[in-house]
Amino acid sequence: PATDPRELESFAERFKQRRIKLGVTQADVGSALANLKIPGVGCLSQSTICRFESLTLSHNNMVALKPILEAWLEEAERAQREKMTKPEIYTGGDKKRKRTSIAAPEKRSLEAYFAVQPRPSSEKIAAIAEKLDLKKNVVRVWFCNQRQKQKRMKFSGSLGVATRAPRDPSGPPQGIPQPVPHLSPDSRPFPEPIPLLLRSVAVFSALRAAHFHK
DNA sequence: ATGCATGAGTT
DNA sequence: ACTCATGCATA
Repeated sequence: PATDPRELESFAERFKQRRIKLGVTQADVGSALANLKIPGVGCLSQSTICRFESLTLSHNNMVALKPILEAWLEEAERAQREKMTKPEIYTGGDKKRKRTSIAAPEKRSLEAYFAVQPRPSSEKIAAIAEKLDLKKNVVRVWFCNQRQKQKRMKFSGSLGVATRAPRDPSGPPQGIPQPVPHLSPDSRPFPEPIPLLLRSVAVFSALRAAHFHK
């Protein structure tokens, strides 16, 4: 398939421009996909269309979606020439769902932990959750989402091959032995002292700096 | 446009 | 318990 990042990028941009010319919203595209009757393809959400256009999806995801959106675009432009539009709405339930919100201070701490250990063991997740006073599951999901975020085309580590950090051994507490270089206390941009679970301010700072360098 | 979450398929 | 694709809810 066409897996060239640059081609995907240019397509995404063309796609957006042409979509707008057609006067169609991201949500419209999503639901209209169902009318395309492509085997194995139903509709998609506004979120996904938006993410495709902004390249905030994984490379593989982009590659998979491209031909589908490409097909929709051609169909839509033909349909427009013959002025034959067919709106498509589908009914949904009314069960509301609530979205928990993680406050800024807690989020900063999570980011700090993530910089040191992107894949904390279940035990550490529990410890972090307790320290930040968050539900364990919320913390677990936050780490999962953070990892996915790193894999998105646009903001992930510029270098192609994904090197996954080793999983944090969930066994007995094996500290991370590290030489601790000097470090002036206020060289860190944090408003509050980060409650380190892993005991190495040095490692933490170094990794964090690298993380924010991208 | 993006944060937190779910579900299917893996490891 | 994780990854991956995806979406509801919300900023």
